Amino acid sequence: MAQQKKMVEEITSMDEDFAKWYTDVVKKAELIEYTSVKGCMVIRPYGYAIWENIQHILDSMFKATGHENVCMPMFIPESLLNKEKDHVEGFAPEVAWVTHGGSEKLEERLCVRPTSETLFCEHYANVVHSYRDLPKLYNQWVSVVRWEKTTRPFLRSREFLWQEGHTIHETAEEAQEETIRMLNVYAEFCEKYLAMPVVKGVKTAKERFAGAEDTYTIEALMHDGKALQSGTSHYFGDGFAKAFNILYSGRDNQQHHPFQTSWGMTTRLIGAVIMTHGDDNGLVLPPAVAPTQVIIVPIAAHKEGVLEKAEELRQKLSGICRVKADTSDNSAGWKFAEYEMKGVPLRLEIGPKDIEKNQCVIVRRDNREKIFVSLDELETKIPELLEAVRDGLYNKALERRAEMTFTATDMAELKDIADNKPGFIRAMWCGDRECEDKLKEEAGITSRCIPFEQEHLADTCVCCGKPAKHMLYWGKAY
RNA sequence: CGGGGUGUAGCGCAGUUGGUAGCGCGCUUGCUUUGGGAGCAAGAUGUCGGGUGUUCGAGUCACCUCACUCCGACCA
Repeated sequence: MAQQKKMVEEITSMDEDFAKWYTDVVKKAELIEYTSVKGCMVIRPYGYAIWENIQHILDSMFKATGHENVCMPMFIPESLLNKEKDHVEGFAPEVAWVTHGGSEKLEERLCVRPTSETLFCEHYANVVHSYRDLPKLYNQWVSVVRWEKTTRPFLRSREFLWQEGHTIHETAEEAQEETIRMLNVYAEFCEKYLAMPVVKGVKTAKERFAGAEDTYTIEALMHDGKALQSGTSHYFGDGFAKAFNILYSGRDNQQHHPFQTSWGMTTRLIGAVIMTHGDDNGLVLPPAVAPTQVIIVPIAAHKEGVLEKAEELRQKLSGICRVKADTSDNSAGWKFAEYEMKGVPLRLEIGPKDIEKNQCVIVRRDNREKIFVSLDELETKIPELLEAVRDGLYNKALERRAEMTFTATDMAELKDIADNKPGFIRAMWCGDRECEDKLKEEAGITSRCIPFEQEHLADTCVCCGKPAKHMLYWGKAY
């Protein structure tokens, strides 16, 4: 592949300034627009369409694993939020409060949900009475509010869209299984549909969700070497049930506290897609979530029959993919650049010469490969190519992650990597919080997760030299 | 929340010692073009982020505030 020429002058190159590249892409691809409230963004039609595709796929995966959708209110009375100690301590610093209804001051202030564990608990206490009522496998698609200090489109906004699954079970084992099941659903979704490789693992106590016994995570590596937590699944044990007094009569005719889980994915995934697959020409979208999978660009559109042929192809393909034809009078070159910037996976060019030969030109967004395809083979070729783009994106991301994953066995080595090589660092850990804090302070990195796939890199902790318990992934995170 | 930077037309920017608010791109109309961001001609577009103050006069000076952005601390 010849060296790619940078054509979109408006986008800052990644090497020059990755943060600026990101915001340029987000704005120029028309994913969001800022509003007058800090950290609150308009998700524009093209950005929202990506989210809708994510929703459709994930929602069907939830349904396939037996979950039902519900909808909780957006307000939580202060007294309700306060019921579980760790949970409130975790979230209180970043909740938004409603203090007035009209001009009347409220008796008790209400927080705008930062997450809905407390609401689900209140509800479960009302509807769970017997082991026959269990399990409840619920999910909701809503927005939540966290009053963040520093904000970035998709990655950290004050209001964001997400799904939060909340389940309640008879036994700890069942709840634990559910936690892992949903983590696996998330990992499959990221890898298969977003073409984004992830590391599955469990968080250390320090990084655990407020109120959880265990927090599982999938961690992805972005283009700039920073890690992004892309989905989490929590096991709560019966801690919330005790705090909220949720009790059921068991098979043994005794009262028991049930066991709970919660799990969530957010619009942050869109940020993950941008920073995993994007390049200096703009967005690169995995076909499964691309609002438009194939853009038809008529060439020499003024010539007899070209527009008609473009429209004919659009109709022919509309049954097998999300396709659009750009029949505007912008130049062909302008359209090429425009749809590359918007990350459309396949471009189909059709001009007078092609029509003569009963063919078209298809160009892949991920590697710019140009292919001549007979119009008779389009219906079989397009799905193949979309799949090939997915595979291309996944493999490229996997390769990059491999290149950016390093191993450290002592502190000097670890600091050197942390300072000079962006990416994941694999290192052994003794299990002590102090070592975690020390690595944060001295090397500026945090533990991302204890991966399920363990490897014995050394006998001793990278930090203190005591016997090691686990291999961890470390890194700088978003 | 601490430190830095930036807010002037849709976008990118200029605006001198305070004195009638500009340029490029885009946009509109017309003609010519059309296989990698086309050319020419004519035209439209501004509470200078918001507020208060200083002044005969503020885009420009002072103070306050809001937003964006980067670096830290905190978090999906």
